[in-house]
Amino acid sequence: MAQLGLTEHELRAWRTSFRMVELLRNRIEQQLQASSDLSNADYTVLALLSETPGRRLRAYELAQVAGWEKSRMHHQLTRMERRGLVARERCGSRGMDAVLTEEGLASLKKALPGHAEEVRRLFVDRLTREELDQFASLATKILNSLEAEQ
Amino acid sequence: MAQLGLTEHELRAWRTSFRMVELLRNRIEQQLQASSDLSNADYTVLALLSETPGRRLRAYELAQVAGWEKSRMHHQLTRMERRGLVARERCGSRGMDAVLTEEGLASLKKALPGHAEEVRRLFVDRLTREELDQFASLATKILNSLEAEQ
DNA sequence: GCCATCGAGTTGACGTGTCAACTCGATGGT
DNA sequence: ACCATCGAGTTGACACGTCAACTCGATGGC
Repeated sequence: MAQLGLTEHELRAWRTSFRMVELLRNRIEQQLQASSDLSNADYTVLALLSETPGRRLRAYELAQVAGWEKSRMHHQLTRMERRGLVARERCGSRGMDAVLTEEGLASLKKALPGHAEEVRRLFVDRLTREELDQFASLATKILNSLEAEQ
Repeated sequence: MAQLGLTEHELRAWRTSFRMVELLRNRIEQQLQASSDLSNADYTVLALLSETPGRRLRAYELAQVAGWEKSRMHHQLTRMERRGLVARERCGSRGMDAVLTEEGLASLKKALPGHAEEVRRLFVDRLTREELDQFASLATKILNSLEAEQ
């Protein structure tokens, strides 16, 4: 039976991990924003759409693969549609496809190298190959158990 | 479409880590919100203030220890002040202290056990003791190098 | 056929966070 | 003494994200 409360040690582990990721996330986003006028959320949607055949996905599928709520995806697509990065197209009687536009694809292609470089610089290259594998494997372990739980 | 600067392996490591933390963060926040009507940001401010002697801190010091921008802290304190969780008091000719109110302290005390339990349940207990130490040590390594950078 | 329910999508209100521009007293070089 | 600059704090515009409530066609039990 797990004890309630956290030890000093565990609390520090949690706070450090949390803070590290917040900081990393902010740095990555600032680089994206400054170099390409894209948010992390924009980039995620563009990248996911670019990886599907036909560069289109049903809105709810897009939300699923991104791990977002449907209304978050809806608002995001609305903002991106206003900027011409994606288009929406009816699909069947009640469906909606999100489609990557030429402009969206161009934005992604422009952003990708600098983004990848920043991820490498701030994350990948700060760890050895073994450490990166360890880190990813622990993250996967937690992610799987979180997603399994519902 | 993937890697100019990252291998498939590295990209997966990054995406998994990123997604894990986003999910974890959301779960923790939902529990806090539902049980105590506090956001993660609220909780952070309350916890930091409660740990200082006098339960007060200059606004810019609070921003520093939280790792936030000053205007984020300002907006946050404004919202919390409206709800009676903190108070602001002038301090010297140009300074401003954030002070934990009785109500803020009561909120924190009410939220703490459930929050700690959730952190334990979703994070600490999903890893062995050795894994948790590994994870925290890698997070610390990255955090230090990020904070050192500027 | 009828009705209840479901799931995808939409909407609006609101809290959260960033950025740039501003105020204003303190500080320091000349 | 003067003026430039600094740092803490403030503000407003706007993007981001959540929640709850809503629409509406599809589906299934009776």
